[in-house]
Amino acid sequence: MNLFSEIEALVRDSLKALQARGALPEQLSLDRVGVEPPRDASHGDMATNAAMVLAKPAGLNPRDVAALLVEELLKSDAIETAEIAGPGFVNLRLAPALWLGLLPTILEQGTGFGDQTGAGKLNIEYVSANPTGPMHVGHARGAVFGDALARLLEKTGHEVLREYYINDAGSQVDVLARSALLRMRETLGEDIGSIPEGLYPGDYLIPVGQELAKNHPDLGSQDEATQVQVAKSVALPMMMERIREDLAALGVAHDFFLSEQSLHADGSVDKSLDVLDTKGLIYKGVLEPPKGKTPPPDWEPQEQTLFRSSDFGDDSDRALKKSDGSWTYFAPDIACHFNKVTRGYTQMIDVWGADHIGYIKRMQSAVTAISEGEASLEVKVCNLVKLMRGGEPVKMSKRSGSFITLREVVDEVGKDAVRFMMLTRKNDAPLDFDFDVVKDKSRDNPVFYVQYAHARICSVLRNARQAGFSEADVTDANLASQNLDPLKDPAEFALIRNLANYPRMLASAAEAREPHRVAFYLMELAADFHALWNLGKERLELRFLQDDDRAGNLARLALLRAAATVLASGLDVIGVTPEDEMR
RNA sequence: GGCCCCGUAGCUCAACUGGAUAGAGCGCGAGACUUCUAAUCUUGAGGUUGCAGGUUCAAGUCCUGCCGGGGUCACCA
Repeated sequence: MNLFSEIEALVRDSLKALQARGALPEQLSLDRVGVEPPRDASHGDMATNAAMVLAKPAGLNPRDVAALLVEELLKSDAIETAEIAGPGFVNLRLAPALWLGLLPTILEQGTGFGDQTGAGKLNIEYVSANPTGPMHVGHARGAVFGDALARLLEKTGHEVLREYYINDAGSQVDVLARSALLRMRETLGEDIGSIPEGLYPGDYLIPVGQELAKNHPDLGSQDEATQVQVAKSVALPMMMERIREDLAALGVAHDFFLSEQSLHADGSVDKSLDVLDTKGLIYKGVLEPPKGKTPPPDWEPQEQTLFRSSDFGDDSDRALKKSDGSWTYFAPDIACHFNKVTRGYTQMIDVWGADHIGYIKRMQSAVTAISEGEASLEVKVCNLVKLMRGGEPVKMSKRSGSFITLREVVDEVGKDAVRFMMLTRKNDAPLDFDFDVVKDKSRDNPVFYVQYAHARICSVLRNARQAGFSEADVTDANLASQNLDPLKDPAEFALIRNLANYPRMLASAAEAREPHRVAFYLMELAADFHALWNLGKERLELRFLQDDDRAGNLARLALLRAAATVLASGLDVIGVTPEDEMR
């Protein structure tokens, strides 16, 4: 239970009381009544829009409704003042005891503060990078976003499965196999020259070639299909192993890996398309050329096997088979999502790169069709990451294979910095990742600024022990039982108010599927804390540790521990380690 | 041309899914500063939220149409 929902309940009770005694009409929906922090703290602690929302249906003017509500609310001990303001807001000032009461709650619940329950099962698929090479920084954003979203959804009560779909069946895997075979011949002493166009040039395939040479010495004499088959079976697990290691270095781990190959092998692709076929959603037909001024030069009308995705809001029907009769990528993707549905997931989230935006509608159409509307797919898109160093973009050339890998970035700046920075921008907006900023030790670096706030509080606690407080004095349990009345200053209450916002922030961030809000919240909370610290420079009575003021010190330590707890909790939601000390 | 995203202070971005006088940081102006853990602090200026309509008690937020930027557009992965 958080403070805002408590006060909201109080407002509703007051409104019901007014209805009961006939001051307001019986039939009045309270659905849109809300309580929120005012934008300007001088307006009070909380504000409700009740009067404005209810005025029209009640046939009254907003300020009259507000006057009734104010009178009723003031009957409660929780409300110190209630004032009508602006077009009909009711501004509330809470009894200080209510705010102070939040601190023991946080100290007792620890980093579990803000946890919610009962939000249901949910499947989130993210990364799903092709197993044809190491992950690059672009993948890092999807990985961090997906993982942070998964943590956020767990925090807010979902039972989450983190899924990775392995594209191990397409033609790019053949390219992988051929590239590995070339490396095998190289290992065996053949001069292969430069890597031909169309094959993967990266050095990371050399170990695969060595592995092939070592364990399949006769492979070169086999027919080509066999060679490719064997090379795949060796290369794919090695690539996936590498991907898992890279993800682990970022603190990302999936619960479930679904192989595309397995969907072909066990007939899942055929089966899921049969389901659509029996609903009459598959037909053979010819697509219109894409509308516009420049149709592709090689466009030819062609009969294809199509899915009626335009029945479900897509702009066009979509091909399931290529002109050569093999499956398009869409077909096994349908099977992949059908597989999730049959495993009992009706809430699905996919995290994709921005270049796949045009694919969203058809996939959602397919999910709706194949689940008869029972399941829903949300697709969250991650935009590009631009690496910056010394004010210049870091040059990356895919062709030469000299792209910056995820691992290089993590090794240089650490997983915490990568994770935090990836969440300093909305997921669908482009992001600059600036090495200079991330490595800076100043408030310009948000990672540093937030972690430093936590470390600084830990430091005050260490000082407290030096200053004569015992280990037992400074446990959260003991601090929670202290008299908190010495906390009086507006700056202290500003910090408390922001702590009270944490559960609401989590709920709205989860609902909007926007984990970056957690990062922004943490920056604000850190700013509030640092501001309080800085006030202590000028105003000695605000210093956390003061001589001959044991009661006051304990109360302030309780506040600091509560702040550290929420910082640690929020950092945990985005997968960043709360440091105890900055070195 | 269709669809999607974006347009907010000089710059980089917020704005808790419709709330009050649109907020931070950087930069700029002015001042303070051997500090409980330090990697600064205080304060000032700076805005017709791209434009024009509409819905609403209330619009940066929702709807429509323009303008400008980006992405994407049979079979590709």
